[in-house]
Amino acid sequence: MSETVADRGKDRALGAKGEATRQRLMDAAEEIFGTKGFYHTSVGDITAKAGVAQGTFYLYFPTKVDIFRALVEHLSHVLRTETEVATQGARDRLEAERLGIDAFFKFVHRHRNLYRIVRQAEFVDEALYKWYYERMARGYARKLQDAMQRGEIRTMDPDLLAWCLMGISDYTGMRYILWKEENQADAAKLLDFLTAGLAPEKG
Amino acid sequence: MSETVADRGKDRALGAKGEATRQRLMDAAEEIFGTKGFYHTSVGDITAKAGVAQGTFYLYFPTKVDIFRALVEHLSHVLRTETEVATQGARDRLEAERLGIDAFFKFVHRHRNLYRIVRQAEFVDEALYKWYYERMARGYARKLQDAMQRGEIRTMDPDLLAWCLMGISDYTGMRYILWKEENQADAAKLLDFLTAGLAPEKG
Amino acid sequence: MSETVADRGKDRALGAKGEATRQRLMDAAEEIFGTKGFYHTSVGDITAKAGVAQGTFYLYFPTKVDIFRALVEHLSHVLRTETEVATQGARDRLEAERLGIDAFFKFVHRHRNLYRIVRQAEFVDEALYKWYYERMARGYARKLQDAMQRGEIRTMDPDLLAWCLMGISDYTGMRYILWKEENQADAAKLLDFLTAGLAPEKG
Amino acid sequence: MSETVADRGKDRALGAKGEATRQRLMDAAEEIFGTKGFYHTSVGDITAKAGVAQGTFYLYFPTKVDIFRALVEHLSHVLRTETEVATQGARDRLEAERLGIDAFFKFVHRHRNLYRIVRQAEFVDEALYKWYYERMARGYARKLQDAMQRGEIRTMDPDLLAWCLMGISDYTGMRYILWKEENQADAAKLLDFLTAGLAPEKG
DNA sequence: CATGAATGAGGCTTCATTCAT
DNA sequence: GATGAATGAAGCCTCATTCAT
Repeated sequence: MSETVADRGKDRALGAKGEATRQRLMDAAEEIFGTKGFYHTSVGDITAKAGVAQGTFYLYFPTKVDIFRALVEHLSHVLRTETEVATQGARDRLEAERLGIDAFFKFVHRHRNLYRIVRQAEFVDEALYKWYYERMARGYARKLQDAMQRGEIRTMDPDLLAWCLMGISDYTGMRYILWKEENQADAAKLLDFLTAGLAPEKG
Repeated sequence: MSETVADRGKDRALGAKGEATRQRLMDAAEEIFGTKGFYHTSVGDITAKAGVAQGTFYLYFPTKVDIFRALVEHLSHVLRTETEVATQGARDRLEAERLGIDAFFKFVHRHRNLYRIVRQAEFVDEALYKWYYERMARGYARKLQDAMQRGEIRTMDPDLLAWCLMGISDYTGMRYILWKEENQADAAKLLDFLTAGLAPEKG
Repeated sequence: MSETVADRGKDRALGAKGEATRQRLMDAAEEIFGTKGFYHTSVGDITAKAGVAQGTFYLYFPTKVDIFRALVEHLSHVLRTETEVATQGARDRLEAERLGIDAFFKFVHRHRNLYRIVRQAEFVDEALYKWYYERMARGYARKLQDAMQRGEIRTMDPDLLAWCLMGISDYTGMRYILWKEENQADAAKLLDFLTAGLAPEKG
Repeated sequence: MSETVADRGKDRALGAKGEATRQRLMDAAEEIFGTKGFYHTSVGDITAKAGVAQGTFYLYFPTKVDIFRALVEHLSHVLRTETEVATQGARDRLEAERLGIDAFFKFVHRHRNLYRIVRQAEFVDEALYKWYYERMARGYARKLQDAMQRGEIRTMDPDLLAWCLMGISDYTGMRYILWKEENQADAAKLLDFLTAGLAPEKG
């Protein structure tokens, strides 16, 4: 009785070889989910691209949805980390926003597949989808609130502001990076708007 | 050995009875696609809810994707019309924005299912998805540009601005209407941000 | 109670209009069965080509197989009649054969669809298929037997001979008329073989 | 949104078990196609008779048509091989004909299902159908031509002759073996006709 | 004599998952 | 750790046929 059904595909400790295989599956899934979409991707597609047998998949993930979740969690982690790093040295919030947006655009450009994955989560695992956005919004709002207290930006509802900024990044990222294949949207122009709003210049 | 299909569910002229059946199918699909998502909805689900036999579906739509398309096109039409009407009497662009956002929130509140449908299009019919957003952005940008020329709002890239505003509406609509079930997000607060931007109040 | 189910699609007497509709259905079926094959043809295809509503079909034929049968019977009649006429003036059997083969080729050329229809009968209605060939063979054999008695051709098993000649016509018709689109296979060369057989010329 | 198919039932290398399953499917298909015909046979019929689940079918053949093709190709191979072997020792073409016809009749008797399969190809896969007959005719004609050059049979169009002889075999095979269930049509009588033709004995 | 909307059974195919080796 | 053959449920779609008008 080498192994019971119960612990299959769970987070057992993996040896080096196992870890490598798991990574190959993740990479394959990232590419195919990002390209064709979750529902047009079969487990067989993933294993084929990863170069392993179908059965192998279930040694690492209990179901197809689980690898998707792992990917979203990974994305969440990577994106927050990269943003963190990019905005580290910012003098104030406005500069942090510019750096953050820049970093986001670069991320989308480099990881277009990963980026496209969350967008599908709404109809794959809605709880995960909300988790992703709310976690991101929470961290974002906190930073904005701090900046407000430091007087770096106008005082307003930090939560609402976080969602607005996320919406802006997402839509412009989609439009200018994903679709236009411009590797760099003009973050400066964006910042103008963010800074000054719609109101016409006085005088 | 070409197809066999005599005249499948395309735009035949429909009698009153046919039109009613088609509408029942559309209504059913709207609800179920919006609730469970396109890929978790079977044609059988739709016809069951519509109260017709499965085969009847194909009298009105050639494939499952086609009813989805029809729904998106319908949504596009309704939403643009409602916004148009809502902003008709606006004195200037800023007021139009407030009225438009308000109308959008109301729309999402009343038609949450319809609203959730476009969001799936990215992985059902990407061309349609782009069509939807680009058409909307184009119209929006045109209005913004006019307003810039009239001096009602700051001069900037109207296209970029349109996408920003769409992102804001979409994300706040999702967050405050769809998820929070608040039937009215605070459009006024949103407008503050839009009007004045992030920059701290002078003085 | 205008009409019971029982007599639907039966050989009721038809008025002129009805007769015309029935003929249109037959013509349409002949073309489509001949082109795409019985199993790739839907009743809807037939009615569409005939320009009538689907339901109308069942006013004239009880099932889809029935119109196929009607077509085969029609073909049987026409072909035997044409052969009859063509061979009328033949001086002897050899001449009759030549004229008959000629007529057959012309028939195939003119009615390629009709010709292709019997060939499908084997797997649509096997009894009909056998009926068709056996009826044809019987008539043919009788004529051959008479000719043997008159000393016009060698004496042998007339039945076997009939099947051989039918096989020859069918295969050469298929090869030279149906596929090569030659409107006239060389019946003369065929006759040489039929007359003298394989045996090398003496001397 | 391209296909999802990872590696469907194509010519993978098969282990012994796989090979056995594939063969069981072929055998089952041969019998049922031969009996009920391609269009009255469902994939479920085949798998049921083979004793495997429906899904298993698609591990070995991409579509229902493909197993049909495989069968025809198999038939083509077997029949040509058997004929080859049977006519090996023939002294001249006339003897080869007799031996060949004999072998053909035996083949039909033993493999009636296989034999009935090609006949359906005309309306399942017409290209395959032509391929089958033209390949056979080509090989046949070459042999006949050689025999003519050696003076063993009369000189005439070898292609035309090949088709005549194929027609004769097919029709008599159908009539005497398939329908009459005679396990041996009288190949000798047939040969008489082939040898001497229709012309009455001189003198 | 004709229409066309409706039916529902049935077929092909896909695919997540299991399991013996 | 890995394989790949097998499963069977489920989904999309077609089509012969019926029936109310």
